[in-house]
Amino acid sequence: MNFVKKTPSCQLFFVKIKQNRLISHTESEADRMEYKFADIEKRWQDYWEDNHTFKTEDDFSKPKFYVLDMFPYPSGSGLHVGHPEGYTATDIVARYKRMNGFNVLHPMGWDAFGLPAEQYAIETGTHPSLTTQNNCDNFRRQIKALGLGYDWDREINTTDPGYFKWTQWIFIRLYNTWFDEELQKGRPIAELDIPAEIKAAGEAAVTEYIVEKRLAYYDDAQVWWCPHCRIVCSNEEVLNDGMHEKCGNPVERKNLKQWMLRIPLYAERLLAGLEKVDWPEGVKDMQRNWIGRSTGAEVDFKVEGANETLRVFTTRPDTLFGATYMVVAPEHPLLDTFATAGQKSTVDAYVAQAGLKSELDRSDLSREKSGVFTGTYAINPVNNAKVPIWVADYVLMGYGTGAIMAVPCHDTRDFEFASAFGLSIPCILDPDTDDKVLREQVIQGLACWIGDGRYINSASEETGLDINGLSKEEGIATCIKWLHQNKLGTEAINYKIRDWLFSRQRYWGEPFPIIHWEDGEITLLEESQLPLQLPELEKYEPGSHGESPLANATEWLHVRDENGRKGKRETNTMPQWAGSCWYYLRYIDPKNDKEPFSKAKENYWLPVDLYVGGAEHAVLHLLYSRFWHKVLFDLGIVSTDEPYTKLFNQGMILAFAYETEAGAKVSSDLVVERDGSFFHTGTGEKLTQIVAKMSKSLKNVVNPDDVVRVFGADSLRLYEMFLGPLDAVKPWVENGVKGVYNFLNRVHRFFADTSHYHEGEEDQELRKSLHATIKKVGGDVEALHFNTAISQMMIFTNLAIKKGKITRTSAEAFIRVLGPFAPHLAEEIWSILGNSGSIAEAPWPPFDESMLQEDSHEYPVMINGKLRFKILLPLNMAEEEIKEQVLSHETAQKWTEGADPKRFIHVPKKIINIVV
RNA sequence: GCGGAUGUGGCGGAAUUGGUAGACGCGCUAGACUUAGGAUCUAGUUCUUUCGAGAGUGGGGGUUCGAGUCCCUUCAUCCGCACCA
Repeated sequence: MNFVKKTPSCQLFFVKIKQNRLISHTESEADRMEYKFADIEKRWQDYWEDNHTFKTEDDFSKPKFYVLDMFPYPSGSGLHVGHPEGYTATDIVARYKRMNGFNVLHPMGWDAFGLPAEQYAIETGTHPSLTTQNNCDNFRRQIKALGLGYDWDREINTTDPGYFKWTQWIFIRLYNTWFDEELQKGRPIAELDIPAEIKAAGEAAVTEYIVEKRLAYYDDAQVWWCPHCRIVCSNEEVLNDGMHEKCGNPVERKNLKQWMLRIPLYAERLLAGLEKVDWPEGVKDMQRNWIGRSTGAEVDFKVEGANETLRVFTTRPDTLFGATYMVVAPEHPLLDTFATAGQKSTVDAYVAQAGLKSELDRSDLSREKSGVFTGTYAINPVNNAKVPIWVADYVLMGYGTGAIMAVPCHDTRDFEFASAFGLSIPCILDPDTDDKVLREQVIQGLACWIGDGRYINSASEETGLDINGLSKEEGIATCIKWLHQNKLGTEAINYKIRDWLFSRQRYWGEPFPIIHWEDGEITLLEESQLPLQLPELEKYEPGSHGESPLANATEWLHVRDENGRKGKRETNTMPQWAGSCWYYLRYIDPKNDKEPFSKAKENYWLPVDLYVGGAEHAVLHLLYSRFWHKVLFDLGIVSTDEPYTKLFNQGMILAFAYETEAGAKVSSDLVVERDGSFFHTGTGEKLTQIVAKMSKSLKNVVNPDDVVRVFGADSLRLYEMFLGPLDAVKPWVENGVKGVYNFLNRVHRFFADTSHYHEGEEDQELRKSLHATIKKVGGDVEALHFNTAISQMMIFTNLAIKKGKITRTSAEAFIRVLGPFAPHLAEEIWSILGNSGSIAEAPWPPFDESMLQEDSHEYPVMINGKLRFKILLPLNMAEEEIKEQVLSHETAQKWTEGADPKRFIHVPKKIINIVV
């Protein structure tokens, strides 16, 4: 553990290890009563393994509960304490649900394709599968050491050919599916109607038509390329500052043939589905934001002296009267025709310069807007005004039509641009604001107003359109209608979401079941030919120009069909998202080699009832996974429209770190504590304690193995849950583990010692507390409020110890409540109490509401809103009598000075308030 | 700039529909048992205090008999998105 020197727990660490070593050969009475967590945990983990306690049967007669963790990438460095946070939470829920009669599916597996194993192969020549296997073994060992009740018979691994066979199988289905926009549904490509004029144009045209409809297609794409990793990155893997998310080096643009998936076609479905699921609002918003739906209109502008029209997308067709110029993106296909002879060199220079700029520069908001006039004018359809066409890089080719109408007075970007280039800024909307100065400025064209108001200067006799006096909403509707009637434009919806770049130039990923033939034809492998496995390689290095290492696997690469036609296999592999898109489906039938999963099992187990994982997957994994699921749903392969009913994000666990006054971070092994202050061991400089992400460089990573060694798995589990609300970001405070460790010690000392049991009636107060505990813990588990559940169990234990005696019945009930949280200790005590079998299979104890009923209540009495005294009153006492009793109380007399109160408020079972 | 959260003792955090603020735990203080305590047990622990009480949930205002909770306003921190027309 990388604790700061001289903290108590470091010393405790040492003592505990010594103690555990000594235990085995001194079996005195005192030792027998010790909480020997290492022995206990080993014993029960072996028991669970030997007895397959957590094996899930497909017993369709029981109600099901599918609780899923986001499966990890098995990295070389093993688990950190962040992993068990979510895993413990789902384990508690799984055990709780099982005790309540549910057939629970709670599986674990490995998202094992990915760069680190491949990077390691490049450096050492070790095959990635070997590295992967070792890492999985280590992860599995660590997870088992935490007592997590997974059904290991269902373990899956995305790199297993028995798994990725079906990933390839799904890809084939994506390829062979088109999206029927009318029905808003994916359909088999065989059901695609080919229009007569396409058929008439010949086979090539038909093929092209089909290719354009497939959900998966192969095309030239301008992609992000990371020269450091020599890999293509998706938009999502590029950070805002233009750096590669994985390695932190700058990415660049490159043109490559790539596989793409048409996820934007599912935008409406993906949006609609969010309404039905129980997910954190923030995640839903992030997905909505990512999809980026906006409604408006597409408007065609005639171009002076040309046949082409310039089409723009706008969300504000109502502001057409204020459009004083047009802007096209530097990549716009019509730009060449717009550039007049006089402006050509200027335009070319600008486009060249824009092309050189990195995306980072282009998207820097603080940057001054740039652009040049093309020399050509367009005609504003609402008033036939001549408006100049400019080119500027603040307009992006990738959104809308790559061209805009600029309304400087009512759009901040256009306002900035017009201000910079001295273009006119006519106001067409009288702002709805109380700020007189601002309103005047807007009307003068000196300020920009994007809110609501009433139109002015928005009429033309020539075209017959008049929206003066209307509000924004009315204006938009009127203009769209007018555009439609005059065939100048139409209502339109635009999305930010783009086609998903679905290939990587890497070795360690799923190979595409694709052959590119010498004549240009692309074919897919037959299902019987799956899985297409990866070839063995000597070298795993990617080419420096974007080709995958698979391009060197000559024997694997080259194929010939029965007619002697030559072909090459696809050398790209699928991205890491592929395997994680559907793994929740494989768990339900992981060993099926006939189909990805049996329909009957899918029908029973899906959807996932509870899905727990980090917020970092809020958009990508969850959106991609929903997309695939919807395609599978449309094809009748799965029976639900959404895969995950309830989603929960656990908060990140942070750790203390240290920084100098200048803000420089100091590695924890260079920090010493003296009298509550922190100092640099080298320079002696005083340091500030901060909370930061755990990282190798700060040396503040807490390894669960170390915590388990010192305090045991039950303590680790309990502490992870006791730390705070599951969804909160919270710092790991090493001393805190001691609190729950003490609690487990107390539980062990009291409940494992049968001399504390008695045969008679249970103590009233203790029985009431027990039933309150059963109720509270059950409710808290359902609500994922584990921290308060644990504190309730502490309250009960403290009371039981105070009472000194307990009945066996009460103890057995309590131990079953504790079971999901601290399963090893619970099993141990359960067996000491003479029960055979696992406590995991015992029923959750019933609680009796009548035990919680009170016949009297200790009322806090407030006088003028301040608590003055408390009084015990029967609940069935008449209002008048209560008033009399309370007012005659000596403290009440003192504060009221005998006078009649103005008001007397009695809230039954709550409070009494006297107003004087 | 937009969207989402969060703000409570020395610390992590509790507080159904507005109803005893600080549960539970850490830490700390005192005591007991002990060769010892870093084990265990007991008591205490929001702050101020003239020991009557007063103040108190980021700040300011409001509604209410009563506000951590509702409303308005403001500040701070975190996360996500960001020239998306």
